[in-house]
Amino acid sequence: MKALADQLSPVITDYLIANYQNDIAQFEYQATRKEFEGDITLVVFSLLRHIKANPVTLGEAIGAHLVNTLSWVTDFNVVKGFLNLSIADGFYVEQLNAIASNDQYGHQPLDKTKGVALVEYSSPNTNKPLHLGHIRNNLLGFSVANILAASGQKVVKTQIINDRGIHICKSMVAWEKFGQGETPESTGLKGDKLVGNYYVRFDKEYKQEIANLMKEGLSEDEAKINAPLFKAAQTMLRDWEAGKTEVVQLWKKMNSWVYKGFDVTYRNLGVAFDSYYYESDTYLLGKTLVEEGLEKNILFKKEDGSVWIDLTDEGLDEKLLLRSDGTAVYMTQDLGTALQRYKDNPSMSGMVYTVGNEQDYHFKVLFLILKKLGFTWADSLYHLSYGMVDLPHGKMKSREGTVVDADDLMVEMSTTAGKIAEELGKLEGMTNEEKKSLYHTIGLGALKYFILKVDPKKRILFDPESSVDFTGNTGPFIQYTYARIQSILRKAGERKTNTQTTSIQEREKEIIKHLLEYPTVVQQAAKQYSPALIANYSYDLVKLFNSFYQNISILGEEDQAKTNFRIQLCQEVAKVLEQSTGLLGIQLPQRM
RNA sequence: GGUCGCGUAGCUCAGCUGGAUAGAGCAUCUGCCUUCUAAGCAGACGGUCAUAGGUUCGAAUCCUAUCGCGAUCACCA
Repeated sequence: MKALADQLSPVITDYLIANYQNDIAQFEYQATRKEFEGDITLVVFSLLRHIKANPVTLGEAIGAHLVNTLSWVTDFNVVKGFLNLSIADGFYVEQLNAIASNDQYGHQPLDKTKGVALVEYSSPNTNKPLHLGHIRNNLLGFSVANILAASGQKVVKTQIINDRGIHICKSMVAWEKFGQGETPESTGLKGDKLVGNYYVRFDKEYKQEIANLMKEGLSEDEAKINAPLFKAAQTMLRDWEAGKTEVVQLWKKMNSWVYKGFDVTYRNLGVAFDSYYYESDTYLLGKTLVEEGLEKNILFKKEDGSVWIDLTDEGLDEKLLLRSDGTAVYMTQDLGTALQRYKDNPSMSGMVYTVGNEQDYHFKVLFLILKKLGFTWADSLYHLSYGMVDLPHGKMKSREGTVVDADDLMVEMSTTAGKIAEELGKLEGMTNEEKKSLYHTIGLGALKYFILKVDPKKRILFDPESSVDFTGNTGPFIQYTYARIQSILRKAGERKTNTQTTSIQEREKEIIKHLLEYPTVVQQAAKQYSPALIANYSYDLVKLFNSFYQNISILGEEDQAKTNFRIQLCQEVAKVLEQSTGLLGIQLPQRM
C-alpha cells in the first residue's frame, strides 16, 4: 500500500501543480473496498480543502491522467469522492520479488545517528517470585524493545531491581529465625520461591505476635510496632545501611538465590536484558541530586528537615524527596537511576519505562522533577503504562493467595497445549523430547499472543480456569498456519524464485498488499510502542492466507508459472510471519 | 472531591493521522476431512460504537458535558 502510494503521489502532485497551481504532497489512500472495482483508492474529498472543484470531476481528471502516465495503472472509476485505481498484475509480481530479495524485509538497518533507546522492564522485588503481572510487563517491554530495534534504533534492554528496604529485611529475618540453614539446593526449591516463602512466613508469624501482644492488653498499633519480629526487621535495615558485614553477607547470599531463580523464569519466558541497575547502587546518587536541587533552590526544606518540591504551579501537589531522617524514598532512587543511566549512555535518545498504570502519577512527577533540575533529556523519557491483569475474583493479592505464579502458569500452558495436541492425535513419530519442546513453544505462544494482542492501556481479565484459547485469534493459530506453510514448502522442494508474470487472483493480490504494509506497521508500532499492532497484523495476514490457500491446490497445478508464483508467495508470507512474530517473542514451529 | 485512563455484538477484542454499508474470534446454528496438517475453511445469526450536544461535505475516531468502571492523590515501593 505504502509502496504503491509512494509511486503514485509524485505523479499526482505534478499534475495538480500544472493544472490547479496547487502544491500538495500528502494524499489519503485506502485499500479499495471489495464492492468496487480497483486495488487502491485515492480519497478525493480531502483535496477539496485546497482545490475548489467538484470531487467527481477532479477524481476523473486525476484518474485519466494516471492511466495515461503510468503503465501499471490499468483502469479507474470514480464513486462520489473516491477514485478507485486498478493496478496491473505485473506490479504485484515485481513487488513480491522485491520482498524476496530482502532477507530483513520490513526491518530497518541500524541507524547509528539515532542514539540509544533504553527500555526498562520487569523491575522485580527480590522478596517475591514473579507473577502474572510481571509476565505482562516482561512481554510488553521485551516486545517494544524488539520493535524499536526493528525500526532502526539501537536498544539497550535494562531493569531496575528493588533490592533494598524493609520488605527485603523481612524475608532475611524470617530465614534466620526459622530457616535452619535451608538453601535452594537442600530443598530443591527455586531460589526466588524459597525466599518468597520466608516473606510469607514472616507475615504469618508477625500476625501471630501481634495477636499475642493484643491479648496481653496492647492496642493494635502498639502491638504492630512492638512485635519482636518487626523490631528485628528494623534493626536489620539499620544494620544493612550501616554496612554491617554479617547482614550484608546474608543479603547478598539470599539475593543471589533470587537472581538465579529469576534467570530460570526469564529464560523460560524468552526475555533477556543487556544491563541491570540496583536500587542499592543508585539511591545515593539520587540523594546527591536532591542536595544539588536544594542549592539551586529548586527544592526546599521543611523545619523537620524533610526535603520537598513544589509542583503546585503545574497543577500537582508538593512531593517528598527525602524523609526528615535523611533517608531516601522511591522517588529519590528513581531520580538517581535515571541520571545513572544517562551517564552510562551519553548518546541516549530516549528511555521507556514499562511500569503499570497505577504509577502514572509517579512518573509524571519524576519526569517533571528531572526537567526542573535542568536535564534536557527529561523530555525524551516515556512511561509505557499498562493496565492491570485482573482475575475473575478481582485483583491479585499475595496475602490472599490469589496470585498466579509465573512459573506455574507457563507449565500449565504447555500442559494444556500437550493435552489438546494429544486429543487431536497429532505429532505421531515425534520423540518425547521434541514434543516437550513443541508444547512449550505452543503454550507460550498462546500466552504471549493473548497478552500482547490487546492495547497496553486496557486492563486484562485473565481466567486461569478457562486458560487460554488455542483456536481463532490466538498464537497457536498463527503457529499452525506457519507450520502448514513449512509443510507445503518441504513438499515443493527446490523451486526457482524468479517469477514470470502470471494471472493473479484477487485474494493473492490482497495477500501481497498486506505484505507490502508490513514496513509501515513496524514504524507505526515503534512510534506508538504498541506490540498489539504487530499482533493484529500477523493475525490478519494468517487469516488472508488461510482463507485462500485452504481451498486451492498449490502443488498439483499444471501451470508451472502459477505453481512457482504460489510457492514464492508462501515463502514470503512465512518470512514476514517470522519477522512479525519474532518481534513479539513468539516462536514458530516447523511442524505441529 | 481533584487528576488520569477506559466504555464498540451475549463474551474477549480490532478499527492507522476523521472517509464508502463499523470488523475478527469465542458462543449458537448450517455445510466441508481417500488429494499439501479440520488448532482449519465457507456461511447464518448478532450493533442506538455508554448518553446528550458541538465542529463539517463526512464522526466510533476531534471538542464539551453527563453517567458507569478502574487507577491515583503517603515521611510505602
